[in-house]
Amino acid sequence: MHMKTGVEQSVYAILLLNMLPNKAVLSGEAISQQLNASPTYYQKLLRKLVSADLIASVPGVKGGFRLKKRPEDICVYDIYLAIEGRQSLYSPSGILGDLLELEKNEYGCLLTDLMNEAESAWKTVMKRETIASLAQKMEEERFQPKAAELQQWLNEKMLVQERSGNR
Amino acid sequence: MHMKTGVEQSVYAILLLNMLPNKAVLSGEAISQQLNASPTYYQKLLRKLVSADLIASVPGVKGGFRLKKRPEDICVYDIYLAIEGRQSLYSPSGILGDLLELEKNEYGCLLTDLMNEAESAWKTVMKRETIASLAQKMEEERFQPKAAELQQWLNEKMLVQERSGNR
DNA sequence: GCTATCACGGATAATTATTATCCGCGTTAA
DNA sequence: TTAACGCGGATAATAATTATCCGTGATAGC
Repeated sequence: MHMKTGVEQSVYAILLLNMLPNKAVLSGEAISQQLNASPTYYQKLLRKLVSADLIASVPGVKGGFRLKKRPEDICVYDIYLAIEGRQSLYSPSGILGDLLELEKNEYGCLLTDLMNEAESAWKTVMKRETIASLAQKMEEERFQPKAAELQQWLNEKMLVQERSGNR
Repeated sequence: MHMKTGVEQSVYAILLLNMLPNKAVLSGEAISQQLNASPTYYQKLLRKLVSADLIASVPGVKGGFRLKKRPEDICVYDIYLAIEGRQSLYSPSGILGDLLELEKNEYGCLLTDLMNEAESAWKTVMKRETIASLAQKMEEERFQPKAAELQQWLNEKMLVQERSGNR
């Protein structure tokens, strides 16, 4: 039982997008390259984030991705949900039914309530942290030197929308 | 991301063992048969429960398994731990390190604290329910008729230790 | 308009985690 | 001594996850 690594990868992708100036986008390939991950699979992740309305995509030559919400309106749970989906961590397998030969529609599991509560406790914590609060953590001293480099790289790789100057 | 079904199976196995009288054991095969699951895999689960000191095993001809602790001293989390192990639901994959080119031993993930808290919230809920409280739920009215049958079956299948009468 | 670059989405392959089986061993009741 | 049990390692089958490929549609620059 392990959370998909796609959740973490998505969080960092969104953190990257959060560093973009307005009207700028970053291509999926640039993102995956910077995050050192499989480009094609990353595209899949990014599309899930698009479906979840967390980021927006722009097709075409200078296309790419950008945030669709304010960083303080995207929490870790939103990203978790976008990637992992709504399927719950536990679903009863009907053993109790076998054990007691219950009918199908009878209450079939002693654990369901407990596990649902547990899962909701887990999710509640994930709702606490947002992209904004994570970005703030990234601005701590020790990250500063490299963060400047990163910003530099972004400025080179980002694609600006509309008919305005580029690079 | 889904909890192993082995956790649920183990809970019900332990509930079965909890219905045994003192000094009686139930063979792994009887358990798996009653719970309608793969016998060989069930043996593996049972051994994990033995390692975790939740149940005891008796080798030899009239051997089998029995509880090792009182039902009120076994919580769902204990069983979860026995089956799922200590590996946490989330472990950072070092992406932030790539992103900021951090050294190996620097604090490498913005999510670790949050996810650890989330996991511990999830585990906390699982600590609330015990085998005793689950057994109590099973004694509710609607389960009664079948529970009696089950007890009957247990009386037939259980193996009694020491040189005393059997069956 | 034409072309190169991007996202899209379906099909499919590779990899990893989980579930399940097999077999030879040690133990013990009869 | 034998048959019924748990033990533990090796290994196979299955399912979930991660990764790739390829044809399509959109758009900026020419």
